Amino acid sequence: MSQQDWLPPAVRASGVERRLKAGQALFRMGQSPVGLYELVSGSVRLVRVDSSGREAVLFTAGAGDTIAEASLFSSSYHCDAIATTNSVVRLYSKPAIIAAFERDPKASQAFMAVLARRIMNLRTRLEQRNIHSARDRVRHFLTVNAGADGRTVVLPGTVKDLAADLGLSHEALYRTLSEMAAEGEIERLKGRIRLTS
Amino acid sequence: MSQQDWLPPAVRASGVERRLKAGQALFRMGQSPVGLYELVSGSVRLVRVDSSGREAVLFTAGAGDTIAEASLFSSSYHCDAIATTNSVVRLYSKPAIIAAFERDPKASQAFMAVLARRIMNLRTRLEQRNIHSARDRVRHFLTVNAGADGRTVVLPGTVKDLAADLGLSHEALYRTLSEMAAEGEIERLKGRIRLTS
DNA sequence: CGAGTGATTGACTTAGATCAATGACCGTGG
DNA sequence: CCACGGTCATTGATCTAAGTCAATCACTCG
Repeated sequence: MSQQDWLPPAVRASGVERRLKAGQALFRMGQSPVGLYELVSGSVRLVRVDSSGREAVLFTAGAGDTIAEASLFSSSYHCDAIATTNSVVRLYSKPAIIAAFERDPKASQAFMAVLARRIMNLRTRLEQRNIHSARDRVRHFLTVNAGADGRTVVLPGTVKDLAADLGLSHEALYRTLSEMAAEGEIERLKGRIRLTS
Repeated sequence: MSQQDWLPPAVRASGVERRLKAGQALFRMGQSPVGLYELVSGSVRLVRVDSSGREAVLFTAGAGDTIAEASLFSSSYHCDAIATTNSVVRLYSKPAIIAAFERDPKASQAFMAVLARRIMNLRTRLEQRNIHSARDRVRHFLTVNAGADGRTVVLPGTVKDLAADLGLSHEALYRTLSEMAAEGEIERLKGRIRLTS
């Protein structure tokens, strides 16, 4: 997820850093895109707020992720980007990137691959949201996000954040995790969860 | 959604047609991608089946849509593609497309735009799935998919299909539509729904 | 004209949302 | 250094809306 080595050095050099405090918006829905952001450190959420005031978390970017790739081809942002922790982003201007694509087919293809990966991610998320049972949804999350050992999942933020990511109320998630831990299905560690299968 | 005029004529000419009966699979999860499909007529669903046997509809392609763009950059399909009606698809081989990208930056960019649009679509779907109330979910669907007049939505298939698309049981959807019609919020026509706002 | 499927409605169950309360933890400022 | 405000973590009680099971009628396709 974090390979954006596809950026040609020339473009990479042109990046401009910007610092965000927790809770601060990187951009808001409707604004017109200035370029491509890369998250250097921290974490940023893409969020859409529906009519009833409910927040839908579309994506949670971690260090190394790019943000708003799709907006390169759109005339306005279609969601809000909010830093959940103090963060640093790097901005690459739209013209610089487009020019690089004109010049270097490899860069284009690498970027396509990034977009493709994002699509697959979104589909996985969509699949997850189709799971009604809270427990099964958590199981799905754990198996999809298990680390190298296939057993340990590092929680990127708070459990509450995770709940929003999973589309569950935080109470439901706490309960589910407790139950799973009580039944020995998982083990809860500091900032991590381990499947004990 | 249906502009795939981005395909260079040379590639376009190399397309091979294939005919599918309703219910037939175009490809299955795990198989290795042969190229890019364009749906000429009919409709095809991208579906993933989770552990509990539940089906998640990831995307419903209509005439003109491309299928499995993301798989161009992947070594295997990550979902099933099933025709819901008799359909005709056209296959463009992977090497031909990649070659076109090498040659023609415009084609690359057009394809990126297609991917970007798909990403935005998926995000909208994700937003929709975050809406818990069946009625609000239907409202969201109607406003997002309203035609040129902003009031009429053409139903691509059966209501039951729509239910699967929306992630609702068909009973719940029937009921919700009835209620909305009874309260005068919508008007149900043959294969269409009109908002009466 | 029958089989199969879609459309529709009823009755019941249940799991998750919601409201609520409490303890733990963290950083901050006096 | 410690008290305090804020947020996270956790658990209880209740409610409700969507899922599920079930039955019926309407259509369409051979």
